[in-house]
Formats: sequence, structure tokens, C-alpha cells
Amino acid sequence: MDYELDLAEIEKKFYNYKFTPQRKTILKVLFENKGHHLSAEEILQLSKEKNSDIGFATVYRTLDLFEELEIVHKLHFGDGCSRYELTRTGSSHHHHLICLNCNQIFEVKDDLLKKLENNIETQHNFKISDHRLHFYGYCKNCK
Amino acid sequence: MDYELDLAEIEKKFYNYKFTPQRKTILKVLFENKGHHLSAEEILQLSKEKNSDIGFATVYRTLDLFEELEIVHKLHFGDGCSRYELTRTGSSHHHHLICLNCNQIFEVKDDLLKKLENNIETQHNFKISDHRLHFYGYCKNCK
DNA sequence: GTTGCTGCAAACAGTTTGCAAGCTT
DNA sequence: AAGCTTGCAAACTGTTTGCAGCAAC
Repeated sequence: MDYELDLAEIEKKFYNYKFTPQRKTILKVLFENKGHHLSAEEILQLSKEKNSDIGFATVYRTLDLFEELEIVHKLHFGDGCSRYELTRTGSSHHHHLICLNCNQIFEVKDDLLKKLENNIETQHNFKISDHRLHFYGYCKNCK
Repeated sequence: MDYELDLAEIEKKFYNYKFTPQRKTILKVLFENKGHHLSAEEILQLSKEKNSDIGFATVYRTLDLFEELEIVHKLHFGDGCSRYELTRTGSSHHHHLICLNCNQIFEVKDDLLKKLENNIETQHNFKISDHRLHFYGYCKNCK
């Protein structure tokens, strides 16, 4: 699971935006929870532990901004809230396993999809910019 | 796009539940909009056109029931609401292309994923029961 | 006739927005 | 100093729930 985005690189993306303490805190939380698919609520709680003054609105606004800057990806697992993960350069080649019993989320690496994407782009004349692949089932502890 | 569930077959699933006019109406709406990925709101509107007396609560409760009876699949495209499609027997092998500009949803057939599923089941000891694959990008009219 | 089903309205949860005050640059 | 950014609270949207009446079997 190679994260190629480092803090210095990310900071550059803010040349047009202010790099405020709240934004730094949220970024830190995301970095400290790589692979955890945090929800806005979880991010708020973890941020509060670091920086007492932060509210929901800021978290949502920051995550929207981060998405625009391609720092995070927004994910929809169907559990009622959006979840966020740090963008990775290899991000087009990993998927999620969602356990229907314990709700844990696991990750899988994969390169098989590239071929499928190519097929689709030519056969359907559709320019693919991103994808989401979720497998629902039961993990080794729950099956 | 072969739908193998027919009305007679579905009716059998109701042996334990009442086959009320509202449920029939919603089923009809789903059948008349195959491949349209309707939201609860859209289903409500279309149902109202057929049967003046029906409310939101009934639509949601019915769709929950239909999901339980495996008559529909619930989908999350990240547009803020759940969407529903009739279950098909070939349903484990079709995916969705979501146009980021016009929001239209296209479908793709595919068998490539079976191989990937098998890999995952053995490598991650995870029993897969369903999956969702969404491609985001731009359709031929929008790119 | 029972029991499950329905509509309504109120409750809920996650997210968004308006605004005045505050902080970054 | 200027304007973006923040926190708060109120507004919103999609969905769920409680309850009394109704209808399917």
C-alpha cells in the first residue's frame, strides 16, 4: 500500500488556499489513519482530540476542498455516510471488501481491472476517470 | 439484458407476505423502468400516477422488503440517495458507467470479474456474496 | 376476525448554508 | 488590511419510526 503523496507535495496544492490549523489537523488525522476509511464524524472526533476548536461545518468544507485538490477520495459504502481515504497514486488499482457482519473494510490490490477499463472505453465510447469496486460478503472471522 | 424474474415467480416470494395493491404498483413501476435505477422519490412519483394513495413510508418499507426478498438491489452512486434496480440472474456480471457531466447511467456486461472474485476468496479468505462496480467518467456526448 | 399493512406526521441522521467574528497571508 | 476561513445554529434532504385506522387473507 504505497502512499506517494507526502506532506510537502500536498502543501504545494494549497498555493491558492490558506493552510490553516484546522486543515493541517484534518490532514494529520487522515495520515495517521491510512487505510481506515474514516467518516466525517470520525474525522471530527479525531480532530477534536488534537485541536479543541473545530466544528462539523469545517470538516465537511475541508473534505470537499481536499476532494477538489485530489487529496482524498470520497467513498460510498451504503452505510449511510460518506467515507474518505487519502488519494494514492496506485489508487486506480485497489478495491474494498466490506464485511456484512462486522462492517470492517478490507483492501485488495488488483490490476485486472485495467483490461476491463480499456475494453469499456473503446466499446462504449466512455472516458473513464475513476472507478469504485466494492465486494460485499463475510470476512474470515464472520463467515 | 435478460430479466429472468417474471411476475409469477415473484408472486411466489410473497407466500409469507401480503401482496397489496401498493406493492403491486411499485413492482409494476420497477418493471416498466428496467434499467433506470430509480430513486425512492422517483418510485413514489411514478406510483402516485398509477395509484393515488401511497406515501413515502410505504415506498421505503416496500423497497426494504423487496431487497430482503431479493427482488431488487439497492445501489449507491454517491448522488445522495439510494437507487434500486430489479434483480437479474445475470446481475453479478453487469456494471455501471456514471457520467459525471449529465449523470446518465449506462450498463456494461462483463465476465472478467469472476476470476478476480475467485482470487480474492482464496487469497483473503473472504466469502463474497455480492459486488458493485462503478465507473465514473464522461459519456460519448459529454467528453 | 386477525394480523399485517398503510398513511400521516413527527423524528432522525448526515450534510449544507448564512452570517458575524477571527485568522492567515 | 483584505478576504478567505471558521464556528455556531438553523435549515435541508433523504430516510425511519410510532401510531391509529384499514384491508388482505
